[in-house]
Amino acid sequence: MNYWLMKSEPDTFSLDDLERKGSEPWDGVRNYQARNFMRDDMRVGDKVFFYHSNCDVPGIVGIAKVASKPYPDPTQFDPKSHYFDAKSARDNPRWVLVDIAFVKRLKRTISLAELKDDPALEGMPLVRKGNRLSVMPVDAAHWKHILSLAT
DNA sequence: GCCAACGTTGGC
DNA sequence: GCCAACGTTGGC
Repeated sequence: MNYWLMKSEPDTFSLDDLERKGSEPWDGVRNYQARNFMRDDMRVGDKVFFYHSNCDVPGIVGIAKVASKPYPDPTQFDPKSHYFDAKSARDNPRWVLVDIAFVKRLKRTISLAELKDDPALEGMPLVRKGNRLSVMPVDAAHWKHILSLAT
């Protein structure tokens, strides 16, 4: 079992949206490192921290899980999509995604400020300066610690 | 293969 | 809205 953190802007797609829909193809990832995590390392059933970025209180708001194997992101082939990639070929897709399913909401938001201040989370990619990854792994120890903050 | 220019992310 | 950080692109 691997643990992950995935960022979403709540104005675009929030935890509420995920709860309403049940599950969602995590489309639009256009960063190779993030793609590689989804393509190479994610397994169905892996747990995911759902993180709200670019909002009043950025932080972890809920838990989701990986609900599919990786498959090509259909938006890369759609010329009308914001995520269209003219350089990606159908027989050799550049971008893949997984489906993400709602699990639960945390009792409270664990804000980025709190995560940054917590010595137990030192070294976590999320709190490193300049980090921009939208999909990243979470250590099992960090996962447990963050869960304990939320109860 | 270097690196300047450019675009994007995302906190503040 | 600003801007630091950083990935990508493209000229050479």
